[in-house]
Amino acid sequence: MDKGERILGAALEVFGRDGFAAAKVDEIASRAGVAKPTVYHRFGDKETLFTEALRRGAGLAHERVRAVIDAVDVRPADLRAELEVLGHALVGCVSREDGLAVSRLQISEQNRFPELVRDLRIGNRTRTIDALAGKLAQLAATGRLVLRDPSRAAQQFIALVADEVLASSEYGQRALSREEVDGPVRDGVDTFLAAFAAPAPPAGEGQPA
Amino acid sequence: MDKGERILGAALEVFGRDGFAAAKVDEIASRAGVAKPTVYHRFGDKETLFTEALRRGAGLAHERVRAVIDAVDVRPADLRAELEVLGHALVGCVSREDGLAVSRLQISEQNRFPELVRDLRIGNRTRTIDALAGKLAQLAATGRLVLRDPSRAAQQFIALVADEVLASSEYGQRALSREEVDGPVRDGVDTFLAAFAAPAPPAGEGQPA
DNA sequence: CAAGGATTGAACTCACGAGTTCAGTTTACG
DNA sequence: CGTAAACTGAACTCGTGAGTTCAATCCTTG
Repeated sequence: MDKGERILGAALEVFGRDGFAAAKVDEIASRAGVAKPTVYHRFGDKETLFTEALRRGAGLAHERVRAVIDAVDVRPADLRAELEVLGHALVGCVSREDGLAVSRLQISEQNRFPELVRDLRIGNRTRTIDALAGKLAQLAATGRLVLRDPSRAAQQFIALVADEVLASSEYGQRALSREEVDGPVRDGVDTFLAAFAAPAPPAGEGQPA
Repeated sequence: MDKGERILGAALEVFGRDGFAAAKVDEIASRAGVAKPTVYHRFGDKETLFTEALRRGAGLAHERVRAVIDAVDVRPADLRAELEVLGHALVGCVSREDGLAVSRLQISEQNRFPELVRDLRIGNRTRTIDALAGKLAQLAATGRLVLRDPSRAAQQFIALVADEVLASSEYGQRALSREEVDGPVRDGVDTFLAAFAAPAPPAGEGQPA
């Protein structure tokens, strides 16, 4: 209902698809179901509109990621399953259309909006990694993982789990089937655990290989 | 000396900095030290110029990466050192200004040039990973690594080594000092080896931790 | 050296899109 | 209710940049 939100949402879609320069304010207005002067009335000019749309998009994306990380159980019955769920959820956040738009724009418009992009990067990526590092550190504290540097491990977890999925989806061009996501995520978790899982303590079942 | 090459080089710089839509053919021409009609004489229009510039840039980048991978010694005296050298060299390829331009453009212009970007991705990324997978498989064959899926391992090696460097350089905005590259690369190799190194066979020195 | 193509600079056309204007209409709110 | 703000549609200005034109010049190659 709120027109401002609708405009920002439409702006993120159009900017995300076409980039700042090629995006047309007319299209944003009509997608938002609003007249062009309204857009200018609320946001002043195209650059401000871009800035606000990207800020909002990045904020929403960060909240989703944050919720996913906060939901990690640090005393899971099954560590591998817990990490796979986490991996899937993170990949889900990143491969949503709006999440991709935010990432794409941060990369493609960093020359036009260097301060904005730097803000978002330190405000979101850094905090995401810190949050995940905290969870991993807790898992290490209870002896499930062996970590020298939780931040580095957090960053590597994300790289392992998200990178191939992004690449094979052609950065969001192609929708992926269930298995095309499952395989890489499982393998990313495998590698992560092979590197960081604590050696099986008493007897029971350890890691596969 | 060849004007065509100079034009393509200038085009990659300018397109890489500004994106397709915002890049000005006039600037490309003047950077190449050439008159605007010459550009149109050789390449017809802006889209063709873009296509050829990106193809050429991706080709050169791929050749450099390829050379780095081909140079890997599959019977190294020191596996860790060999992989660190490889990691550094790969990061070097990826953080050159023109390499970054190629990556940025593949991401930002995939909606405008979907076929081109798909071509490059399967032509280069896939072949790069295959080449690296071959080397890793050889290392596995001689008992230095234990790999279930060499392709997956190759992709993960690249993700581990390159991801954080790219992120912390703000995708090429900021130049990195020697240590800012060394640390992440070493840690990436650490994790890779922790996951895939064969358990130390006889006695001698194994992996640190 | 002569012919043909490539190159140049400068001026040009033209489409397109940011941002504005305005007169009229809707909505919010005391 | 009544008034002020927000909103609308349509038409407008205006800068900018893709692509062209052309007459003059520069190679290149036989």
